[in-house]
Amino acid sequence: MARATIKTVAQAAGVSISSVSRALNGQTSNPDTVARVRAAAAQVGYLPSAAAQTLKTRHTGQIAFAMEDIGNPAYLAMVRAIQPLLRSAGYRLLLHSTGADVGEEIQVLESLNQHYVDGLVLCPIRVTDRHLAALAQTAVPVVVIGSLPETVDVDAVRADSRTGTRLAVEHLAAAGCRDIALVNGPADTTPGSARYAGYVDGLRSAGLPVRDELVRFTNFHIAGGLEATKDLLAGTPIDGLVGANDRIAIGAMQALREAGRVVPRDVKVVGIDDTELAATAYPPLTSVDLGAAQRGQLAAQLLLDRLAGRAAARTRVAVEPSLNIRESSR
Amino acid sequence: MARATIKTVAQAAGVSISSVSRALNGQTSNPDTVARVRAAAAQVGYLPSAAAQTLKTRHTGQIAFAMEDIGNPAYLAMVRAIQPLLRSAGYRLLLHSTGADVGEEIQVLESLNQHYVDGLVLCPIRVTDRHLAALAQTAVPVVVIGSLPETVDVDAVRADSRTGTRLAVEHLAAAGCRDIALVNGPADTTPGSARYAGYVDGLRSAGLPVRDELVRFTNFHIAGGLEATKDLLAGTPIDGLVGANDRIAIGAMQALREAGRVVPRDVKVVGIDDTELAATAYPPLTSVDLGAAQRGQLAAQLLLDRLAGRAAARTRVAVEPSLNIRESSR
DNA sequence: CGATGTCTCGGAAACGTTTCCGGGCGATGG
DNA sequence: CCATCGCCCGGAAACGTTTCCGAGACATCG
Repeated sequence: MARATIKTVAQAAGVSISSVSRALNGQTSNPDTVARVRAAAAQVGYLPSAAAQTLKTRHTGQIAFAMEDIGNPAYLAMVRAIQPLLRSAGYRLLLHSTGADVGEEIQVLESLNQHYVDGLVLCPIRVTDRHLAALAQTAVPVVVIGSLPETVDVDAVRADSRTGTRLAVEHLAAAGCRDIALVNGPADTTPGSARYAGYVDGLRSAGLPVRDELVRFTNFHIAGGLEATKDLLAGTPIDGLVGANDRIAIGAMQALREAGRVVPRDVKVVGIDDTELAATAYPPLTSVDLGAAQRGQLAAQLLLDRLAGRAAARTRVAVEPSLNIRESSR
Repeated sequence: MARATIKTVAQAAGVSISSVSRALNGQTSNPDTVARVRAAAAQVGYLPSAAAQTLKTRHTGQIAFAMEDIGNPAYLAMVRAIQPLLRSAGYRLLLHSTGADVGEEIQVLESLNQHYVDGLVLCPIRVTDRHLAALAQTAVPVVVIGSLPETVDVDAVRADSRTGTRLAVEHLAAAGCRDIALVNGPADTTPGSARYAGYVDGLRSAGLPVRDELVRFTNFHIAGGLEATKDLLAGTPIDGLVGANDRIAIGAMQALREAGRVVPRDVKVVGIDDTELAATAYPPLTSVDLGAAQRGQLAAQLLLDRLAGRAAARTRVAVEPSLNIRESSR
């Protein structure tokens, strides 16, 4: 049998299609008619066509979340925070994993003009001029999780990962570490450069020198942390290590174990993001909480406000970091 | 400025809207016209409206993937396998995290009749009569990852987790374990019951007795594994343990550590799913690979085939398990 | 040179909704 | 009893595409 449309319902209920639409959408109409229409709709198994509704109302009920990599537990925390908010507001969530590819991110931004979603939460790991250009002319509201130039007219919520990294270094210094290494992500990413700056801040405030031989740049994965740390250990001795990421820190702990160094006795380790990985690692990993869940929640709320027309001027929010101390640095 | 529609382009190019549609969709038309239309479209920044196209072509370009929990790395592997396949076929991926709630899963199935996606990959953890009823009358193709009664006319690809669990038990028995525990998921889930059956199979084939005091049922999370294992250790002594899940196994290893038992010297541990967690755990966890990535890939391919009209009759595929031996059982 | 065919294009219908607008009808007030 | 008002309802337009159909223009063939 063919699909039930509003016409089917109208015939079954013996009313016009306008009445069906009104009855089902809660417009003023005779309670009696409403009941008849409801019954008819249920009987023929009517469900409104998403496409037709969207075309008419210019409202899709979908919101997209674009991130670098679904496998990164930091994004997982965000998704977990965003999902229930959107759902209770009646939106479906669309996930894009862009693989940190600028082209793909731009493509997502441009395709917004096709109106297949009502809004977007974007987590760029680098922000290029092409991003800014694309952001300037999107058809639907966008909220960025990350840093953005002040001049850009887009809502954003960011973590303070510079301060967060400084906290990590200060914590290690306070625990007596003198040779504190940083295994960082790529230098040309926003988080990478912020974390390097925070590392330098931390050494300064602890009165320690900045030594290039203690710093490595790699990617944000476990394997990257493992390799970079091996390389690091082949050079100078260290007694403390900050991973720019929980994943990097876990890779680093593997490398230390393989090199026969005991964490935290020989080397104390701190990660960043405080993901699920940190608590379940061995030894449990001290980590800087950059408020991923909170950022996700704020971003979703900002977007919902804007979609509801409640939002004011451009909003910029920063979330404060906090340190979560576990075995790896005791 | 208002949004550019096909009319805008038609005016700018000095042709009719039908010609614009033909030119852009590669229908036969004068190469000269095509060029003019392309130029005009680029100039006014035209992008077709997803809703209007969907309404007309009854084709959304979206495919949904519904799972229990995005945080479970087993699903992550599936998503990672599915995403590139769909993308290169021109589909966007929509993720649903249902929280193993039957109601939500049914809702997803029913909302398929709103045609907001072209197809669905569903990973149910339990299969109820309501599932079967809803599956029977979906408007779009569905592929299930999991077990389904033979009578249901739906494509499915499943893991053989019964055999997988048997392999785990046999491996432990071969390594000299006599008191092999099972920390299982909920008994009323498909994976839970299959794994219990496989556990019994394994004990039988190793000539060991089945002892109820060695079995616990909990949820599929780390915390569940931790608690259930604590409870287990308070009872009988064990020298081997199978976690129905890598997450459970990792929780179990934590409990063992807290109880002062060394893995693998005192107790050998095996997990199931062979997720990213297994390789990065300490000690690295022996785990049964149930072919999550392969299942995802097969399911996506099956769905794409069906959407392209290439598919034959109902297809049922099973993926073979294999054991990945690491430190935790050496 | 007329008939036939090919190629390209424009008009119009259709997809399934929502919403504006006008009309019918009963109730109310003078 | 007539005019007015408010409540419901039906008709029709509109959202932005795709696609069918028919009409010209031009070349080709008998």
